[in-house]
Amino acid sequence: MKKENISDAVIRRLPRYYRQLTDLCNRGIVRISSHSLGQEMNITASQIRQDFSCFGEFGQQGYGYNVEELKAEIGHILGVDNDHHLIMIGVGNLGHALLQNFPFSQSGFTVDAAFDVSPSVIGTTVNQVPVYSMSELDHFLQDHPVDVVVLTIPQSVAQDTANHLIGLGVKGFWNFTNIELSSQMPDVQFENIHFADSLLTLSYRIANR
Amino acid sequence: MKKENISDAVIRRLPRYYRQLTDLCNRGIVRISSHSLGQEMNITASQIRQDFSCFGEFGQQGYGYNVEELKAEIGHILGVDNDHHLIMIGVGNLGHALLQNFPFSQSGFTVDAAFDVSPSVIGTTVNQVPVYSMSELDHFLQDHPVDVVVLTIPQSVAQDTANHLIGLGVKGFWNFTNIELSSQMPDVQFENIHFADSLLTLSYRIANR
DNA sequence: TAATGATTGAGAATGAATTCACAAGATGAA
DNA sequence: TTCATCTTGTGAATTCATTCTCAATCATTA
Repeated sequence: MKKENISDAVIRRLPRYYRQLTDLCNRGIVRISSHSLGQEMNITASQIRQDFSCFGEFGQQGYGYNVEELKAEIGHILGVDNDHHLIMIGVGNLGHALLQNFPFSQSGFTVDAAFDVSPSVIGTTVNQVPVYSMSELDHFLQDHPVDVVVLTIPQSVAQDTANHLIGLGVKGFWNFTNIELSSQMPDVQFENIHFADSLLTLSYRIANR
Repeated sequence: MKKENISDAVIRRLPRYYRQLTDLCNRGIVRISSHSLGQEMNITASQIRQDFSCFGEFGQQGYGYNVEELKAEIGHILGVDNDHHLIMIGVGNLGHALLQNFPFSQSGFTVDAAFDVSPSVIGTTVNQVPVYSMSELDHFLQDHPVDVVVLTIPQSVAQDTANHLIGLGVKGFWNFTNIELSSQMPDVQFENIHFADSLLTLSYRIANR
């Protein structure tokens, strides 16, 4: 039974299912039951079935799930077959690392351009992505609307830059600065990667278990 | 009333409290009530009080919380005043970016060394951290026990490397590869940063809201 | 010093997420 | 074909997380 409002808990598990199914595909496995998928992923079969049932009926009684089919369904839900466009603001060490190593296209994203203030990178290309001056940003966005902006800039300018971009109509942010970005606009989405928060939870756990 | 078992949900909020309190400190704010802290962070006062009550009684009726004191308490719970040691395996783009930009010491960590297989980085130092050959890893760990290993290596070698390190007694992993590391050993902790998972949840949300 | 207002900590109530349990239906072997 | 087995999807039960509520108590002001 398809659900109307999907909880965040479910959504955050979908990429992991997608990853596991990709792996199963590569291993040549054709079908799998919720039980054995659960064993591989260390979660309950029940949770897997509940999660999937939010989006439809993908399995078959007595058989299980067809791996390739299920992978395609979840990929579709996540939008990997969309043609999303993004730009990156800030081409420092981290920006470089992402441009050179992160497989954006596997998630359905095309990187159209990157922007920075430093003359040493402006005019270069990183992994075929051109790096422009920040002063060209507004003009670029007029001609090339994007779905997501990657923020790999210093904390100090993060909220101001985000506000400016929201004014230009940007609705999605992948934020690598260690502050909590926010907006009054309800349809603007932020996804934060807080390295420091992550390391601190590990710090807590190694001390308490 | 101190609690014995703290839920993961609570632990994952602690770094955010710590961040917010650091900010309040910098702004010269001396005291704060759960109500106004909640307004700043966009969560309920009730949740804040429940969270804190897992660890003790840090506030005062009619007054609220002393910002500096509370920051110190939470910092202590998270272990920022510990002297944790870590090493990094894999000094590619991402490893470089972390070594040069991430403030390990602010989280209570000292980076003792980094390791790689590439002759082009072995023997160099990155932000004062020496880079050694992987062949020196076992010997190094005998003399320098570490609390955490940062894995910034290719996916293909991640689980094998982790297994080898667990054999050498490593109990904590900060994993940047896009696979789910695991171990039979119950006291080994993994903290994963899955870039792709994060971007896919954003992809889902921009399509569905 | 006494009166007023503010705020915590914690038990109770509510709401959300996960797990249980099973009818219904499909598979696969004899 | 028939029957024993397997597995899904879903409602119910349970567990976990969050919010509500208020007595107790401290700060502040007159």
